[in-house]
Order: sequence, then structure tokens, then C-alpha cells
Amino acid sequence: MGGAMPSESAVETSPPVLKKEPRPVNLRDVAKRAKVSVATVSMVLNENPRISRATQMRVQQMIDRMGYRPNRLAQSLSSRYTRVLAVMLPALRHGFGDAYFGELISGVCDRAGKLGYKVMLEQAKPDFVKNREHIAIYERRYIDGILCLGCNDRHHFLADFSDRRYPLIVVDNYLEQWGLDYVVCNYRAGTEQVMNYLLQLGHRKIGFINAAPEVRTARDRLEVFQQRLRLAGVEPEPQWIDDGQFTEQGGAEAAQRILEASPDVTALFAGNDKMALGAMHYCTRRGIRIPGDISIIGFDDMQQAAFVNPSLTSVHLPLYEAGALACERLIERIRGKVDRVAEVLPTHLVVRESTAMAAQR
Amino acid sequence: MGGAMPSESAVETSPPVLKKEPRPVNLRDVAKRAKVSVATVSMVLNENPRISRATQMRVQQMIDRMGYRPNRLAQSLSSRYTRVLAVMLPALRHGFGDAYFGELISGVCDRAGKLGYKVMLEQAKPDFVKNREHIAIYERRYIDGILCLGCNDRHHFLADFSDRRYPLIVVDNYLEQWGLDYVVCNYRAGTEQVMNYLLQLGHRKIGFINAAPEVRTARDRLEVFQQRLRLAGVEPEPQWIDDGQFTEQGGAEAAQRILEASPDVTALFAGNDKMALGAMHYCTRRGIRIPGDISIIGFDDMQQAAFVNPSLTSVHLPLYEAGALACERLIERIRGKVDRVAEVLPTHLVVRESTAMAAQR
DNA sequence: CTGAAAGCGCTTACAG
DNA sequence: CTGAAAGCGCTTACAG
Repeated sequence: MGGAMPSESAVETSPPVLKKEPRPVNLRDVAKRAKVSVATVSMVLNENPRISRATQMRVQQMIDRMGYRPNRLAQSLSSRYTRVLAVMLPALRHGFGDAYFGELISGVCDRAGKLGYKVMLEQAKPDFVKNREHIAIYERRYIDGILCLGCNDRHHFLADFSDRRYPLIVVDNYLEQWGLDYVVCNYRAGTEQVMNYLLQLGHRKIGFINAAPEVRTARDRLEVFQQRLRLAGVEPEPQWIDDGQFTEQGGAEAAQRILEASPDVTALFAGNDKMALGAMHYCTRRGIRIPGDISIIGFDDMQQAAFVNPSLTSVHLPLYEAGALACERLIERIRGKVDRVAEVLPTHLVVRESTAMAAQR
Repeated sequence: MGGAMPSESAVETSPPVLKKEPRPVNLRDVAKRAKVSVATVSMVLNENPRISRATQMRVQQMIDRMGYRPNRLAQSLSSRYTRVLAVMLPALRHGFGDAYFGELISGVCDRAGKLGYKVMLEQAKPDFVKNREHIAIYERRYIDGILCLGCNDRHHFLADFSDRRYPLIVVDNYLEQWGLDYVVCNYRAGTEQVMNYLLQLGHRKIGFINAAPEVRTARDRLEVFQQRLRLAGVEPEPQWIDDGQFTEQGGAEAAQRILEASPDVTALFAGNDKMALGAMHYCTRRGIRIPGDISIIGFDDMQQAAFVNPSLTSVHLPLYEAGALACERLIERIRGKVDRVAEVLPTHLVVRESTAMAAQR
């Protein structure tokens, strides 16, 4: 020790290549030092009321002192739960770069963290479904439940959940054909808010850029759009309605088709803000002033909506809250505290600069 | 059986409340039916070359026939790996609703899936760090490694990884003070591309909306900005440079401050597209034409950039690729196939409508 | 109220 | 090339 070759500098110069990883402290170590059985330590960990307050305190102190962290693989292997949830996204290219899903996921993650759950990401790609991974992740004990985002009627694998054997909640859509649990924003009410507002501003010839007829909420939107126009004595013409594929590009193209077929349209209602942005882009390029010549209105109210030019009137969807609530209900389902989930969250219209009284032509 | 009360209809009408969950098939079941030991089945599963081709085939067939799926909790408990990675995000409110992180995460998830890994989401909130969860997730065997997004010099908990005991890769930033592995886009080269382009267009008085001086790549950008101006014989004035906090709102406010202090500025360079959008919004409101009166240029090249009005010139960052590469390298580090990761990815400038020759004033 | 023991479903030396 | 057995680190009846 010391002298010619001080151990400290030796450690510094020669990399400790084969340094033995110190085994992390486990349940048995704690039990031994606390002079109780492993069962007792386990019960303290799980706050089992059968343990006396005195032992509980003493063991807890030892746990803290030794910095013990239970191995959750062992915990999950022995118990019924993994305390992990999956967020399942559709197979869109670069799917996570989307503000809509981002809001939902933020809500899910925050709530999951507060309730002691971890969140895993999955994408329902063709291979994933073909390999029955949607079932395998339960059976292989990766997760206790799934939050299904962006799903639609064509996702036939969801039928595998109609036996309610594995907890799953559809988030911001509903698919009653398979009897699945859901938490959804009120798309019908949101559309009514839009239509009431536009009609009130004097608009009668209204273009509608929708998308994804395979999504139930999108169909609801279309239904209410037509219903409300008819209620106002206006028969919606087919060429007022077009598909914008939920993208900026698609929105721009749909706007073009609608306005070329029906130049007398005075307002465009888009099924999401992205398509509304695309429509705005097209109009501005063509010298059609917003809202002077045409009103444009979106759906979702993403953060961007307030910062485009002109700022975009839109229906606010409580997506963060929907994600959080779905997460909470899913955990309740996993624990058997609830057996059906069917929640509808309110929306509201945020009026900004992109809408005005119908132009007199 | 049958007769007065056919068992099938009984099953159909009375809900099978206490239907015993059929225990999923396990290794032992397969071993028994295949008439081999569990060790052999395990080795077939893990493609251990010690197993003869004949047994391998026979056992594999039984595995397929019985629909056996290994319990991965047991696998991980027995082996060294969980095959789960964490993506760690900073504690931004609604952090996932961000196109920048979304692109990185998409890259990570796609590559992880291909390599047989799952991805878990974490946010480095104050409590998370205080409870030393960033270490606990390794010790408790949730994950094998972390991909750290959006981190900066103030994230002192990253110092806990300088001993390289737990695999972690910093994505799209680098923090050399802690000797961490990283995969980063070339921010210096990207800034050079911007400056070369603007100078070439005749711009000399250039405003710079940056943010986050605690982020090394952001400082790099500032350095190159100043360097290049000086190289062109222009001394950058302090009031040309402002902080936009990486948000639309912040970008709009920074643009206002810069242009009020220096109305003769002919171009604004923003450190991300969001701030550029905010700046555009401000200018348009004030009647400053883009690019007629002022050129605006962003950084990131998010999808939006092509669809705002005018469309935004921006530096394209290969974020998807950065995420994917970081993921792959992390897995290599976990498996000890590489011991240092320091990758730099190229950027390029995408010229759109928001930039033009410097206005003559 | 607490402990000894079985069990969760795998992997991995160690024999043969 | 294959098997018997120990072990991973917990939880949970079952005794006492």
C-alpha cells in the first residue's frame, strides 16, 4: 500500500476492465440485515397491513439505508402485473412527429407516471399485426394494457379484443362494432359549434375538407355538417365535400378542387388544422384573401393554430385530458375496478382571425 | 351432456365470469410434448449452435404448433438483458407534441423494432431526477440503455453516466464535459450553409434569433454566426442577437425586439423553424413583407416549413436518421460491440420562398 | 404478526 | 449433443 505504487494512481491509469460489477442489493440482503424473513420485507414493500407498525418502520429504514430497489422483473414474474402500458400508434410514416398524437401521448405519460406506470411505444405495422404481436405483448408479459390511438374500422385486429380478455382502450375514437372501451372527444358537438358559428356569420355555401371515412368520428363530423346545413335550409352539394387525407398537401389540393368546382363557396371547414393550413396556403397563393374572401376553420386547435397567418379559428379538442383520462381508466380496468369505459369529453370553438362574416358577392 | 341444457347455449347466455384463464403454454409444456429437456427448448429458442439440426427442427415445430411465446420477464430475469430501451425527454410541458422530438423518436422506434427492442418513454422531471430514477430504471431492470433527447449542460444528473457503467447516448447534442456518447447533426456546418447563402444574397445586417445557451449545439450556431459575419467584414451588433426560447411566441417577440432596435436588418435567422414561424407572423402583422422587405430562414426543416406562407427556407436536419443511428449504436454499446459513440450527421439547406436578395434601402 | 417453502418461467454452467 | 439442477429475485398461500 502507498509507497512506490500508490493504489489510487494505479486505478486511474489502468482502466478497470474486469471490475466486478457489484451485485445490487436484493430482498434477501435486506432481510438478513433487518433480521426478518424475505416475506416480511416483501410485505413491507407492498404495504401489506398484516405487518406491525414497528417492524414496518424498522424494515423500511433498512431498505432506505441500503438503497434497496426491488427488481421489477422478479416482482412482475411473481405477481400478476407488469405496471407497463403500451401506447399503440397506427403505421404512419414518422408517426410520432405529429402534434395530434403528441398531445394524447403527453396526457398518457404524465398520468401514467403519477400512477406508477411505465409507458411503452408500439406501432401497428402490418408485420406487427400479422405476427399477432398485439396479443403477444400481453402473453409475453410486456404490458398490462393498451391505449390505442388513431385506430379505425379497418384495423380488424381490434376484433381480437372484443372478448375483453386483455384490457384495451380506444383513445379519441370509438368502434362500437367490437364493443371496445373508449375515451373520445365530442366530435359531433364540435362540428355543431363550427356550423352554428359559420351559419351565424351568414355562410351558406360551405366547403368541407374531411378525411378518413373509416374513422367513426370523421363520419360523425360529416353527418353533422350535412344535417346542420339542411336544418338551415341549405342542400349540401357533393362537390363542396372533399378528402384532404389529414395532411397539409391534401388540404391544399382539396381546397383547390372545391373552389374550382364551386367558386361561390364562402367558407372552408377542415377536419383538422393541418388540412386547414394547407387550404390557407392554397388560398393565399391564389390571391384569395382570408377571411376577406373566404373563411377557413380548423379542427383540433393545435399549438400552431394561434401562430399561423392569419391565426386559425378551430375547434379545441381536449386531447391531453383525453390521453390522461384514458390512461387512468385503463389502469382501473386492469385492476378490475371498472368494467366498461365509455367517456365523452367536451370541445369548444376558439375564434381567431381566419373567419369573418360571409363576403357579399 | 346435451339434452335439456346444451352446454353451448349455457356458455353463450351466462357470462363466463369466473372462466379460468387458461395458463399460457410454457417451456416445460413444450419440452414435455417434444420429449426433450427444458434446456434444449431454451437453446433452440436462443439459436444455440450446440443443438443438432434434427432436434432444432423438431422442437421448433412443436413450438410453432403449440403457439409457444416465451415469457420475457423470465427470460430477462435469467439473462443479462431486458431488450428495452428508454427514450428520455426533457421536462417540457406537453413535450411529445413537438415535431422535433417526434422525428427523433420515430427514428428510434423504427430501428428498435427492427432490432427486436421495445421502447419505453421517460421524462426527466425534477422528481424523476431527485429520486434517482434515471439510475433506478437500470437497477430495477426496466431497461438496458437510455437515449437522451433534448438534454443540455444544466442536466447535471447526466454526470452520473460519466463512469460509463450504464449505456446512454445523447441524441442530437453533445456534452463533452461528461464524456458521454453522442449522435449529433452538424450544427456548425448547417449554420455555415445559412450564412454563406445569406451573405451571397447580399445580406450584411442579419438578425439571429437563437435560444438555449445551455445547449452546446445552440452555442455552436452562435459562434459560427458571428465568425462568418466577421469573415465577411461585418461586426455583428449585440442587438441583432436575441433569445426566442424555441417557441413561436418567443420567436415573434425576439423578431420585434431585433427589428425595433435595428430596423435596417434585412434578414432574420432563427435557430429553429418554430421561432422562424413566430418571426414571420410578427413581420406579416407589421406589414413587413417576406421576402420583399426581409428574408427569414429557419433551422430543422420540419414538415410544416413547406406549407406555411411563404414557405420557409430552412436547414434540414436528418433527425429521423439521427434517432435510428443512435438507437443502433446504443444497442451495440449494450452488447459491448462498441465502446465509444461519437457520430456527426450532415445537414443541408432547403431554399424556399422566405428568402431573397437583400432589399436595397 | 412472522417465517419457511413453493413457485413464477426462464438461462446457464456443469456433467455425461 | 443433451439433461438434471441451480439460480435469477421476487410474491403468496400455508403454517404456526
